[in-house]
Amino acid sequence: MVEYKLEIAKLIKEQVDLELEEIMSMIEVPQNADMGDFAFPCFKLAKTLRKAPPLIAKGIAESLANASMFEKVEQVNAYVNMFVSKEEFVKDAVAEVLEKKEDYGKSNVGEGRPVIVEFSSPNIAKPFHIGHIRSTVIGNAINKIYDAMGFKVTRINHLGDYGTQFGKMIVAYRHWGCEEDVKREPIKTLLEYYTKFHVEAETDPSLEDEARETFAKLEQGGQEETKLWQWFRDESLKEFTRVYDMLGIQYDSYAGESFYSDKMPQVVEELKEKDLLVESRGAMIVDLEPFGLTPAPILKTDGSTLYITRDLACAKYRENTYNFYKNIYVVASQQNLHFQQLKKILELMGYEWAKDIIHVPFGLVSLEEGTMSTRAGRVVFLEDVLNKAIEETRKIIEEKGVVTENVEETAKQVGIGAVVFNELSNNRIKDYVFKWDKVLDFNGETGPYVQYTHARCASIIRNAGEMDLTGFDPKYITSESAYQLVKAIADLPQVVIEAGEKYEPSVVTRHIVDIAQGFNKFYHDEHILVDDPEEKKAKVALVVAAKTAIKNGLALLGMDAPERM
RNA sequence: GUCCCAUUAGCUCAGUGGAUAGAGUAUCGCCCUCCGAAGGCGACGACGAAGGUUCGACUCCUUCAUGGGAUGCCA
Repeated sequence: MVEYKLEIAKLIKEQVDLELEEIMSMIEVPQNADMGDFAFPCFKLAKTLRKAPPLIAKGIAESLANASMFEKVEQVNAYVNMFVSKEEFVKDAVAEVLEKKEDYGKSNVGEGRPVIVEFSSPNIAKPFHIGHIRSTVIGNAINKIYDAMGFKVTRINHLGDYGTQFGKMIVAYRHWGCEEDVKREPIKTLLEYYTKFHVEAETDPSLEDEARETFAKLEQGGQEETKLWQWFRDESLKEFTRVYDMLGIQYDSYAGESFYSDKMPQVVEELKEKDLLVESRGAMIVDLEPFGLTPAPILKTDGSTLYITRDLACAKYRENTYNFYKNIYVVASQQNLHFQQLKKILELMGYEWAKDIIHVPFGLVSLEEGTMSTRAGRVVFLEDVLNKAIEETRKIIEEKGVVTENVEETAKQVGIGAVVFNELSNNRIKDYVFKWDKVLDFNGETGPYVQYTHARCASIIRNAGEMDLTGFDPKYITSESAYQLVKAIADLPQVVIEAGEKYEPSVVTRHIVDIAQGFNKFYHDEHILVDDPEEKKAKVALVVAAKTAIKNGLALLGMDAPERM
């Protein structure tokens, strides 16, 4: 459909004295299908042409009427409504999907340029709860979308594996720790230590000093401390990996905060050389007041570093290592200010690539009881949600009895898919309240609905038997419902690009729902496996195209598409 | 106090400055002798408030209201 827009713009340009690009931007897709495939509003031309908009529309409509690409062109008030020739469009669109198969939806707008996507980035020794799902799943979808756009993507898990909290953890372990407990349930146990530390520190403030000293030793490479830290990190990562495996997520790098610990002195030095560092209240800061931002502390009063110090070192390292076209951070909107500061400081340091730092924020997840708090016990663990969804799915599968083999595998694909799809359904900036009955609802615009549609396509294709689909006759798939389905399928590649440009996976999610709805309507309106072999061939070709588009779309969201469910 | 974000149907959400603002869910009905009913069809039902810009505003600007977030040594 994109190519059509350009062709239409060229035709209109013959009538109107405007830049091609401007005409392109004026062409729109009517919200109502019976107003055509494309529309051109003529209000804006009234001034320059000194004619009433409907008259201008009439003139353009008449001049376009004979173009072979249109079936019909009509003027309605100030609009030129265009109906493209269905058969040719349907033939090209469906044939393209059949030819590209699993590559359908991909493009090469990226031209192999390197892009970094940093996502998930949990803190070591803290449990993975439902709040962490956002960065993890949104980031994973963005990495797949950029990959499909032809960028060379590096996936980074910027682990929170550094800071004073590790001083506390080591101190707690030394006082009350038990090796077996940590090995058996690392995160839960380490969290207990961390919590106990805070409780004890209230009555014994010397613990805080001990923690600071211990972290200082860790930073200086103390053997004992490093060994413990490494152990905590490894055990935690094992547990995270279990969740990533369930979600089918992989990384190219786990370079977290600790990785940059030895790269910070240079950055601090550089800030000094560039006269950006000033002393204030005993700490070293970068003054950002002229830019409407609060000051960014770089070194604490005791000389130790902060989050932004590490992120500065990290950004420089990534630029040197990857020479990125975009460095994308999928991080909660609470850190908007942090990323504004980060970008501004890099800009002040004279790095033109500061503009390629992209913060992709998302809204807050809370519970009905309030904000999540691990320490207060107000928390829902991600693994529990996934397992519960799998369990519910298994029940439904057993009730339906369609799937008898690989029940467990199918239950996983659908159950986890439901959670992922739900997460990627809305604009990421929206806050939401986690509700069990919402994630476990498998009716309506949900993951299972789309996967079910895919399985339905698969079922029809199985029933059709082996068929050679080449040379299908498009005239059998030009009915209103078939045509709307083809249009939705044909839009997928463009939708993927739009989602990438907006860093918004929900654009893809919603479009897959459109395709599924289009298919279900087509399925309901028409019989597919008819006796006439030519008609059957064309209709099966359309079913294959729909199945392919849904499957590829789901893959971009990090979801599987089972053949049966 | 200042800055940022959100506000659309009972609920959860779509909506590129353009035509009659779309879905899902809930509620009330209808459709399996036919390719999978986790489906389809129908009914009901909405742009926080006031100004402004524009031929035209849910969309852009201003003010206000409500909710959330951020606001120098946590990340």
